[in-house]
Amino acid sequence: MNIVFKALNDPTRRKILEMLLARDMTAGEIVEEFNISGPSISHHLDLLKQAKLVVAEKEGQFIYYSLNTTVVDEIMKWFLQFKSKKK
Amino acid sequence: MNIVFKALNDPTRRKILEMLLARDMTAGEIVEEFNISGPSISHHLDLLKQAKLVVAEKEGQFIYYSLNTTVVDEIMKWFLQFKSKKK
DNA sequence: ATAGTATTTAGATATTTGACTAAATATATA
DNA sequence: TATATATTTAGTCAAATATCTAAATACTAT
Repeated sequence: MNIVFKALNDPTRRKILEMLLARDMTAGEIVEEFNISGPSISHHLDLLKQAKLVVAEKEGQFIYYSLNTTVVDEIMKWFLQFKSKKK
Repeated sequence: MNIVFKALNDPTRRKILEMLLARDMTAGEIVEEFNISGPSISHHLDLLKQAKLVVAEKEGQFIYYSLNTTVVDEIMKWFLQFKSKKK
């Protein structure tokens, strides 16, 4: 849980998740969308991977990143307890 | 948006939110639940307040903290875009 | 094998964060 | 008014974070 919130606590990483919503992308393609060095993006991707928010799959010399929405479902459950509060 | 994720990225602050789900509490009551100094909790409460996740109301010499669930609703919307992804 | 492309790992650095103690502010009560 | 209680503000410090450049790893193609 902790690591998921941590992964979400960065605009770059949230942007990456939104990009992956449209389509799977390679690390290089993701790098092109930002004015941030490759290694930094690689680090962000690693955090997202640790949080299991994305999945990496090697395809030849490329690594494709894609969303894993099941973790989002879990986070949603946490939020739902607040949603249901009526007053 | 940024500040909300930041506020949520800490176990102490998330615990505070869960506590406030049960009932409104004074800063002092909240402090008692943790092995953390008053000033540190005060700082956490300030962040939650900045994120508008909680509301503070002065009542005599006490300050009561309560949840503001409308911000949770907004965050939920952000998550929902991922939820709806079908594959 | 050599060179080129894709990506990560390592190491360095500046900024942010969470904790503390001490001091300040605000209210209640004797 | 003087004192006690509740809470925040200020200042400090260690740990965590985000960024960078340089080097390492892995695959592709000549």
